[in-house]
Amino acid sequence: MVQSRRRPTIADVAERAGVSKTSVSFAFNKPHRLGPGTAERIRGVAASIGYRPHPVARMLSERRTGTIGVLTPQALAIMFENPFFGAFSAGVSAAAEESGYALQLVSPLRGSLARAIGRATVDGFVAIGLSSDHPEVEEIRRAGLPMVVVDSTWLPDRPAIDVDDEKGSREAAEHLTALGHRRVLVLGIEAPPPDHVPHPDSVMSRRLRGYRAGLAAAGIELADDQIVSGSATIESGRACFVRAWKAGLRPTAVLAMSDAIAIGAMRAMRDLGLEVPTDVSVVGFDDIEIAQYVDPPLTTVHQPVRLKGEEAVRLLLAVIDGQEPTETHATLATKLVVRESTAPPPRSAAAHDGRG
Amino acid sequence: MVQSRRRPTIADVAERAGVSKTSVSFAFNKPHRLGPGTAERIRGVAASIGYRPHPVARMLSERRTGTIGVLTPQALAIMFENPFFGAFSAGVSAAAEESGYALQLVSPLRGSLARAIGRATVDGFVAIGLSSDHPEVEEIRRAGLPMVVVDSTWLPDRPAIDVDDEKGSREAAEHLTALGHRRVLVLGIEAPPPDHVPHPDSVMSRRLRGYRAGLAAAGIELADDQIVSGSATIESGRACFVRAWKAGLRPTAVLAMSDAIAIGAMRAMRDLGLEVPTDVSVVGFDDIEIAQYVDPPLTTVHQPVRLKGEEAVRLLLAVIDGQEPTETHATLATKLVVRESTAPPPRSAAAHDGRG
DNA sequence: TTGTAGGCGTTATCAT
DNA sequence: ATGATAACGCCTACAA
Repeated sequence: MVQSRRRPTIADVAERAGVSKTSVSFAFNKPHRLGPGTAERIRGVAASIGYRPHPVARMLSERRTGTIGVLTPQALAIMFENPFFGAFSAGVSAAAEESGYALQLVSPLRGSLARAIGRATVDGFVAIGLSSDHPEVEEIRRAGLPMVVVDSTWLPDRPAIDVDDEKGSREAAEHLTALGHRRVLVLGIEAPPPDHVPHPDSVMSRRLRGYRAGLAAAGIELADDQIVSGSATIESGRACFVRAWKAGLRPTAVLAMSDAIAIGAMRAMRDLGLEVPTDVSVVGFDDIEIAQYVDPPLTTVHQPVRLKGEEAVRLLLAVIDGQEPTETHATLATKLVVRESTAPPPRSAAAHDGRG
Repeated sequence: MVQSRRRPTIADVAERAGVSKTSVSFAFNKPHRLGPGTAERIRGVAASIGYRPHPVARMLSERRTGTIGVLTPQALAIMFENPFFGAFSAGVSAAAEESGYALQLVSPLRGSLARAIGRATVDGFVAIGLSSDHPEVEEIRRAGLPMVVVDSTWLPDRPAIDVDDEKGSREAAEHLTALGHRRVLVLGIEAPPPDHVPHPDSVMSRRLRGYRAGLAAAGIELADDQIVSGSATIESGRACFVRAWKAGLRPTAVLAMSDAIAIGAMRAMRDLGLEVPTDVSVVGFDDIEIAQYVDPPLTTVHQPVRLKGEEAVRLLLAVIDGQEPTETHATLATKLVVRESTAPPPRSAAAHDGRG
């Protein structure tokens, strides 16, 4: 009964069962093409020696992997710190599972996203937050795999899913000015390179345009030092607000480009002895599930995060199946949700301008 | 310049470059074994015709995939609803990336976990929350791939990572009894099958034992109807508490087996006009990041979620590399973190027993 | 340093 | 209904 340590192959089964490899393959994949009972008998033999089809060999032969990849420009450990990514992944996986696809998470491998893509055994990618000024875009494009981009700047001909960032953020800013705020701080989501100019179509830029438009309607301009950026995590939000505070900024309201950042900023405020919304108002972005459970419940711009993931996969699968997709660029709706983290500014602040 | 639509292979490059396939392979994998300049020249030719090594063919030939799988007994869409899973995945991916491994998420495929495993191109699995009474355990075992189990009941010889559930939950219960609570409701995490008896070594059972031990020290017994279970999501927690309330239970304190459930329960309480902790105290489990940001900040049992993921991967990689792991079963520490969701019971409740 | 040839395990094609 | 054989695309002894 001692099994040789070599994994049994289809040939082993064929030999033991006294049939050809073809028949064994049929027994697993097209049982109807075999005589009555034959398939069962073969599967019995297969089970008895512990044979299971080798998935890699199958992929090579079938020329499809049956899995889709989620492409992230940052390390997954960072991505997962933002609950947004969990919700997005939930949507992606729901749609993938529904169509019988498996899921692979693809993040930079030893510093290179292109290398990671090269090793990924997927039929296509859903890329999240990919910027066209990413140093490896060219290589990524050359990979030639079907790809749908989400929240990304990209060539106009690539299928894309976005939300109406500009409208949402404009509503957020207008909400604040309507309450009477004039000293506003923006907490953005752009990664390091310090004097890097954001691509005009990046999520950061789009939301910034919305904020500016909303503010401008009330005659308020946003100076460069009123924008502080970091990654989209609670901890980064906390650090960014502290940094702004130490730089002397004394805003009566904060526009955060993600709920995680907003939550971190609120934490920093508490640590600094500020009350939300009495002393400072805060508006987030995303409306992740927990936004309504934090203290105080967060006013934020709702976007259909999970749906974004689902739609991206549907679009991708259409491309993979070679269908000419009818819609190649979907923009989903956003909507301001007012909760309890916003209120009129403190009276003492009414007369000031944009700085501390 | 029109490219044939067939993907270029190593043979195409060899032909164009006037060398053998071996040399092309070397140019990519072992450049040092080629003459000076040769590798570069070959890579140039490869780039010019858009050649990239085929990852599936490479896997088949190398007999390794360079990816590890995260095995989940439930659909990913459900798993991702609990922030716990995001944090765990962050740990897994951090450790995987560090070792140059890619990540695949493996959940039931068309209802079957075994089928999903069969199609997964991974070198091994980290399984989370797998129960030995899962209908497909036998098939899963037969897959013969290296596997480390986390928060699972499993054969004693499998490498495993756990936390000290019993100690943590006992502390939670003792905290409540010390505050004077005697009417306690437990919100558990066991999936549907209604009169299913939890495996005695499941996370559910372990935590229940801890709760019972802590309660017993104060002379309190837990009746079956004081335990209500659902999945580990906010929504399920809300529903569970409402169900208990409608059944007539009037606990002064709730022991929830996950923070997500606790948060949902607190929501239900608010909707029912109850204040936390004045009317009802709540203790969670996990100490996910947002536990400290909800309203009120959640008293909960801390467990090193992210570390769990990291350790599981380290153990798995050791197994994959064929090392005899020194520690085959690690139990990480838990610790009660008291915040503001717990307080003494309302005075009016002091004299009652365990029911409403 | 470079080339030849065989193997990795499966599915597809085309007979019989 | 079943079988022989050729892909699938790469890696790697081993030979030169």
